[in-house]
Amino acid sequence: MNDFAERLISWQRKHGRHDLPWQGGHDPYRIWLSEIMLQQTQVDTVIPYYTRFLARFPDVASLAAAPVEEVMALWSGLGYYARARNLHRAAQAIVAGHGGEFPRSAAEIAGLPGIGRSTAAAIAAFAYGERAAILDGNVKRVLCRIFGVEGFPGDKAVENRLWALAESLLPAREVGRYIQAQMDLGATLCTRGKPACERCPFAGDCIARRGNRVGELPTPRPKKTVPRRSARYAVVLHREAVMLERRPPAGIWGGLLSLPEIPAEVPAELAGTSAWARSHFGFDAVEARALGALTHTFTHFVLEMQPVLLRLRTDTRPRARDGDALAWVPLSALDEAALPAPVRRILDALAAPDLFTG
DNA sequence: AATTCGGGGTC
DNA sequence: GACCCAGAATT
Repeated sequence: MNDFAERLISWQRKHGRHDLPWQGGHDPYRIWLSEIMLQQTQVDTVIPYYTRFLARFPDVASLAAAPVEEVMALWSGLGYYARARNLHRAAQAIVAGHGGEFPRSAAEIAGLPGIGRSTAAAIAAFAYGERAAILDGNVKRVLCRIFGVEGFPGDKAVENRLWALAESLLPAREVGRYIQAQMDLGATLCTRGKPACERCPFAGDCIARRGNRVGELPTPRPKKTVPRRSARYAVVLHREAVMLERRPPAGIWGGLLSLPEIPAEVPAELAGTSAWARSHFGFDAVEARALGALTHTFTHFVLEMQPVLLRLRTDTRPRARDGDALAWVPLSALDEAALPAPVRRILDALAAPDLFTG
């Protein structure tokens, strides 16, 4: 097919998406922010986060000048928190190293933290019209079906083939509209399940469709059993404030506030008692009981979270320990706190205790 | 080359 | 419940 790009572009003019919040301009900052938020995250999920973030940080300078805690708080609930940390680092690198000017080529853009080959190409194409190929989930699916590429696209060899194919299909001009067209086709017609082939401009060419194998391409990820883990978390309350712990920068929920985890060595019959509260936190508890457990599914494991409520005597003087890692946060300030989604769910339920059966 | 990073949409 | 989404960094 030698007119793939041309036909895709004309399809996009008529049937593509033109009114997403990050479309219509060439500000590399806004495009960058959207591309980062959209990594492994669907458009409808991103939109409210994007709007809020852009209102607070309208440009690179404001983002670079902000404390990372505030950036994390605005990212709370969106997941993949290394994205927020890298975004902040990159903003500071742009201000310090590039004189506040966003880098001008995909190669330079790819040198910033959190930006890989595909995201760099998307930014350069949208902002500067650079002729660079992208390879996201949409493009992989579209190419695998139309050109009949076999094998799991996450495999290195398959991915290399797809990159080569994507490069070979690039048009000489209107690259921005072309990559938008690829994503639009994948997101609106050539979807994972129930693709609308009858409306697809390539239905007659598509190898998957001609072979009646649309449901088999792209080749699905090999199955893998996900491990289960279980952990108890202390919900320590004192005078309308909860004790939270700042997690280390790397790893699960990096840089976010979480409930202190009760070490596995603490016996179950002790963990939720006033005696344990006194020995571990140094406070007496007037109320100590297990709350209802909840299950949280990550990409690579399932976590069963068992919250344990400890309400401290109001006349004690609780003192957060472990340096700055532990802090008392008023319940009224939780909306603006950088919490992972399941921790937010647990704390939200405190306002509606009947949700807990434990 | 394989694993590790969330959370939610969709079937 | 299974699978995937505008992927990148790490090992």
